[in-house]
Amino acid sequence: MRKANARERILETASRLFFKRGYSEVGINEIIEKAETAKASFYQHYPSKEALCEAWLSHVHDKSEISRSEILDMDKPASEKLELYFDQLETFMKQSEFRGCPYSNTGAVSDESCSGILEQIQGHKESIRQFFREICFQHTGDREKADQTGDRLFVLYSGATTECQNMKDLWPVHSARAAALELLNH
Amino acid sequence: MRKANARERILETASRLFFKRGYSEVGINEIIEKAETAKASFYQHYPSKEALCEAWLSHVHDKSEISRSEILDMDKPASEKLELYFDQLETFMKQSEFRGCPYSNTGAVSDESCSGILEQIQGHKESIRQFFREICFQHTGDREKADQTGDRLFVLYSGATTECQNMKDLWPVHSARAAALELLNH
Amino acid sequence: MRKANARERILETASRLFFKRGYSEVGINEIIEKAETAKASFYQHYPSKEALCEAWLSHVHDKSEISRSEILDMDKPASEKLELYFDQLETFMKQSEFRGCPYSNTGAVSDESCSGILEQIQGHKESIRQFFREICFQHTGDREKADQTGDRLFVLYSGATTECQNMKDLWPVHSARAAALELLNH
Amino acid sequence: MRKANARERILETASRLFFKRGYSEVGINEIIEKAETAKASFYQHYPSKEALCEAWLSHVHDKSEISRSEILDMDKPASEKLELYFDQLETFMKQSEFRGCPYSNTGAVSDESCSGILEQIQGHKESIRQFFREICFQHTGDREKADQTGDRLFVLYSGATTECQNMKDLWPVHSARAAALELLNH
DNA sequence: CATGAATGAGACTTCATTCAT
DNA sequence: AATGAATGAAGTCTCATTCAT
Repeated sequence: MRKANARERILETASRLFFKRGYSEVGINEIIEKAETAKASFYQHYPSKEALCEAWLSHVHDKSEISRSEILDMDKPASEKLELYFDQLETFMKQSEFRGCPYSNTGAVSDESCSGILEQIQGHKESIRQFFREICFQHTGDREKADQTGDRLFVLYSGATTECQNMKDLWPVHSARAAALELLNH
Repeated sequence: MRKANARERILETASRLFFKRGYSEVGINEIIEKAETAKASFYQHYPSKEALCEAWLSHVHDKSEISRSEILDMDKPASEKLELYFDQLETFMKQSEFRGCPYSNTGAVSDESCSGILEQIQGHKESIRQFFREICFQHTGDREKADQTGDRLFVLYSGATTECQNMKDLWPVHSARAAALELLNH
Repeated sequence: MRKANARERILETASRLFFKRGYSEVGINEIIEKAETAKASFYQHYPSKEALCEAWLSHVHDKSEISRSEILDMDKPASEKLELYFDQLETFMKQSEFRGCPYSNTGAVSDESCSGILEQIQGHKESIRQFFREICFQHTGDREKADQTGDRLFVLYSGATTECQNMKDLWPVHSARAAALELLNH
Repeated sequence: MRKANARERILETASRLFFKRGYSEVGINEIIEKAETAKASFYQHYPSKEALCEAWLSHVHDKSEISRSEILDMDKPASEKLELYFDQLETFMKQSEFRGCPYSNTGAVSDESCSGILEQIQGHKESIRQFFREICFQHTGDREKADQTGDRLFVLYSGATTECQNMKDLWPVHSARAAALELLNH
């Protein structure tokens, strides 16, 4: 039942709750209660709620990074990789607990004082941007053109994520997917 | 004491603060203090903080709606209207207090229980979606194609807004602008 | 629809609400809203919530006093009058909105500073006490004995009212009725 | 700062204040101030004001239960036990801070939503009812008759408590005592 | 007579964090 | 490493009343 160590239990619990309800809407009390830990044990492992947030974002990033690497390494045309990515994105959005991009959402409630969080957000976003650039490069072999197009695909990806959540509908990701393919091929 | 119209002072103050720091990060206490009103006066005019949020979003929407109408009514090519819209968006983002789309940001901290807020968000987004569709229709005269392309432009617009905030940079809006023009012309 | 004058609308509304939910649990705002009056109109007619409470208690008292007078004037044995009174009490308690004696309940949330309210309570209670004494006098013709027994019946009556509310059951009034008859006949 | 055990200080303070002025008339702020604790410390121990109320009523009940047990276990005639109980009741009422039955008073400001409080009230009242039944059973040995008479004594007890508070006088408890003895002996 | 905006004081509750053990 | 009590600050909201019109 109770996982061995508290540190992981806390991170897992927080991940679940932050993802489902948003960083600002989940309090420390609920986290430690659901993680079956004591208050002070929490602060033993994480110096602050903000630090826990960073750990969460970092953890999510690492997992998503792997998935993008796998796509890049696949032996198929770039356009199909792009389709695959958007399909995976759609699957991600179909989760009952999806409520938009965890990074953008967290950024929406963080100010400049949360520099660690902001770094996580930018790092994650930049990583996805580079993923799109790489896909485009695999498609054309033209680095400059790939960077340009990759950035556009990244913006489409972001808009799709945001608006599927806002509109409670999947049409934005379908539009983004189609537009992305069009932009990829000029 | 300040002269009458606490209602307006409250809305103005809240608009400023919500825009600058986000709905969830601004408390009633700060609003009434800066608006120089009593707490009970606040609740005389707005039954809850949530209601104030709705009033704010509605107010912002009305102003932005006018601006989009003006663009649509201009006597110039659709492509130029599109450029103008993205230019205005960029100007909007250059405000020192810009911190992303107020609607998406507010949605990021609202759950299903905030139905009034969610309606404002969806209404606003839908209105912008229709704006893009209309621009495209003015460009081609083909309703079906216009709706398809309009949706794509809308997604670009949203992604640009989100990522300019996340990346603290303007390149996403530039990318979106270029991509939008390309999609408009096939 | 709206009754002619505000004064009466306020009293009627307050009576209904105070009876149903208790003096302390009903606020001025709700009263004036349901009475369709303005705040200041309320204070035109009643200098304070406390004054309205007094008016309510006085009003209730006057109506109940009539009912007791009618019983005393009836042409039937005192024991039957006593039964009738307890039957009426039971009927009163069966109202869906019954929640105990309005006077005792109001006394439970009033301190010495509410002298007007306390006077209403004591006046009402004393009046009922005298009613029981009179019933007993009609039964025996012995004033001294009647006063003694009357007081006991009054206590039974009060206990029945309190405990039917507490226990959400009618057995206390049935017990009181039986005990009262027994005490009446020695 | 005061030494530990805020929990007890809070309960003691609240007991004193609730008893003296009534549940609804005493706020959390006053309780924590007089208990020399922080507000959050209060909520660490009691999840709500209502929960504190339940703790108070439960505490009072436990103490009073002991006293009734002691009376039942005494080696003296039931009639003397009854007299003793009413004498103790009178002593209780003579306290300068007496303001009626804490349970009935609390019930007077609680609606159905306060189920925990209502349970405390009914449990306490039922316990006293059983006490009177037991006294009567010790007197007669007839269980059925004892239950009937016990209920009547309970109603007298309740009426005495309520009306001594309302009338600011001790005659109701004297009447109740005399009536109780009479009912006990037929 | 009637109005509705304005008010100070206070209601109950939760926040992230620290401390003594 | 782990605990649970304690905390100051802040959260949203409601009270009965008054004032300017």
